[in-house]
Amino acid sequence: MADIGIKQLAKILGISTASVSRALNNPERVSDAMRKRVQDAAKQTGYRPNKMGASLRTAKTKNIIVIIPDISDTFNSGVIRSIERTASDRGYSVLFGDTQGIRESEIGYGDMVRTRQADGIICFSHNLPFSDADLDSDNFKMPPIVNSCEQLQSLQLAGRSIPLVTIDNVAAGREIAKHLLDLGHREIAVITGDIDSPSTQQRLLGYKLALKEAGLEFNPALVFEGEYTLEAGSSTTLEILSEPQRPSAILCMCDETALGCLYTLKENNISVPSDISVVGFDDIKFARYFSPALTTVAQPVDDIGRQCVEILLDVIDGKSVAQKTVILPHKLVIRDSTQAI
Amino acid sequence: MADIGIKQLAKILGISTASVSRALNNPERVSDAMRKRVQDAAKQTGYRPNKMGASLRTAKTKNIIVIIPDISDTFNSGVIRSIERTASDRGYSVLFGDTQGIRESEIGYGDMVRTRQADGIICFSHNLPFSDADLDSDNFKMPPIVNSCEQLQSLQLAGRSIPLVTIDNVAAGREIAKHLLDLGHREIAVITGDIDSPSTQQRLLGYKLALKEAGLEFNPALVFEGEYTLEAGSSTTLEILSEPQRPSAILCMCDETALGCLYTLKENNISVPSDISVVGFDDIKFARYFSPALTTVAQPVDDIGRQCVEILLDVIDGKSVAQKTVILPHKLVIRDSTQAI
DNA sequence: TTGAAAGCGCTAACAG
DNA sequence: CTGTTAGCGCTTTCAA
Repeated sequence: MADIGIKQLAKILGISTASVSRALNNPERVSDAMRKRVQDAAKQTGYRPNKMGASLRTAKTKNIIVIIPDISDTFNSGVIRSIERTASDRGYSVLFGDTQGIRESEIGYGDMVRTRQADGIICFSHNLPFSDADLDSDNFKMPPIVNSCEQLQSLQLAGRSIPLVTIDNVAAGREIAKHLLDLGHREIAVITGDIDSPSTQQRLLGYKLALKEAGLEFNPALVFEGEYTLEAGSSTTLEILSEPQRPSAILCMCDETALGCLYTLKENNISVPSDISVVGFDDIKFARYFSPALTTVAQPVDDIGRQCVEILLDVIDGKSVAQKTVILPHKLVIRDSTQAI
Repeated sequence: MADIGIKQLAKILGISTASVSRALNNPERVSDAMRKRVQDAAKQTGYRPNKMGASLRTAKTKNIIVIIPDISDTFNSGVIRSIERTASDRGYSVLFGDTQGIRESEIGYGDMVRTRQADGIICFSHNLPFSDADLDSDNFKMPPIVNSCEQLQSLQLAGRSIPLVTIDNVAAGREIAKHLLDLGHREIAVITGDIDSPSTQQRLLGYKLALKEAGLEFNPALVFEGEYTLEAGSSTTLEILSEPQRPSAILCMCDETALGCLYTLKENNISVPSDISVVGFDDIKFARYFSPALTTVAQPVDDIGRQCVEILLDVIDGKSVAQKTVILPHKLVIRDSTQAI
């Protein structure tokens, strides 16, 4: 006997398909006897409602899509995990799209709401996952979407407001720079992520703010553009070491970068923290296991993921979202990669 | 103007919905003029076919689900990424389910093929994602499924054969143990993963084989059950250190474990590799950046992911899969965490 | 080559 | 409380 549908089940029980549907989805709207009879039969026959049928009818998929540049990034995968867990608790499945930063790929995934494969989008990119043509079009309607960690580029925002869940990157950047400053460091090199990304810009702004508060001049020559990867951390550090003047501290805007940096420093027999202090950003799970254990800014990965989902589901449900931007608390985590000069 | 459906588009063009559908999906079956007219109009109006409607009709979703115990595991997320990329190239989307090892959760995700949310499953667990009741039932039909890296427990296999993509864990375990043996190590402690998991059992078997080849006796007291996590690596190493006799080498069955191990060793002022040699398994991206850089067994993450998808799609398409088990080559990567005794 | 019409499996409006 | 009925948007016969 193959898979059974609602019709067959109804026929077996000698009732209408409507009753089967109700007994299963709105049990309070049928008699106790009916409910029990249907539920037992469903279990016994192994009846599984075809979600496509239901989705088509209800125009809801109970899927959300998360668009992410790199799922193998340790920080991202932490957030993803939390997203999946929360969504699953709320009866939603998570589709995910790893875009590798490719614009066409983002757009392809962004389309999945319009093709009714998903009800909403969580986006880790600073680009909206829609083509310019779409965005400019009059009949473009923004699907439910929330941004995780990355603010959208302002030009795309024009007249639109997309919910955002993030930490205060400016404050965090400022805090960790201040930590270094308080330790007496004056020449603090910075390894950024993609220089165009808002998170990088914001953290950099925080760094400048801290400098100013300490009465120091900002020196652009100390800013090195990198990427949020181990490799970039390693190669950019090499660049820094080739400069005539060596900084006493390196501020990395992501832990993977910092770990790559630590590696290269060790390769070059520069010891951390006695010769150079290094800090990261994110507090990925590896940070405390490195040697030296990394001083960094912890982001509330679980909360970020959870809030993204909750806000998205509110938008999907048509509830107006009171707070368009949710700023979650970060925390400076001081370990062994920094010391007073 | 809201989103447009096939009917509206057909009406606008003054043709039937059938022609629209054909022009878009089977362009070779309509006249050139019709094809062009429809495709232009589709682009111009921003028509996006509702996939639910299509899925319902064709009984295909173009989704695959990947069931995974922990997406934030660095090795897993690498494979996932490759799965996603391959699937996407082939026109499939990836739904994913992070089960945290919870049986009910596995089963829930396993159900998604029967509820027509996905066409097939890639599974990272050694359990089939179906309830015992289902498995025992006569009218249970195994959906398209392939296992990644983990062989199924034999009792579940009874009479079923599920494709598997993996490395040869026995050979890999044997090789890395031999590496240690060749270096003169005789007391080699092992930190395993979940002792019930086939990959652990196989790697352990490899270890025993290598011992035997070296004419050594297997000592069960040297085997410590851990988990595939940093924390377990750290805490289990503490256990090992509390034993009266200290081994000269520790073989960890996963890199995260090994990294946790390295950490605890350093905490206890035991230097690697001069006091103790340590090896891992997987060659996650962090392995070479640790200090000391980790000697390990590299798994072909990209190939594993790609093959899983390709085989799964073959099964979905009803092609008989010639090779039920695909063994991919691993590679011993010798770095700085091991040295001759 | 095209159109008309049926129907995938389900839910919801309406009656009874 | 339950049944009848009408689609959701698409693809695919079948006929023209």
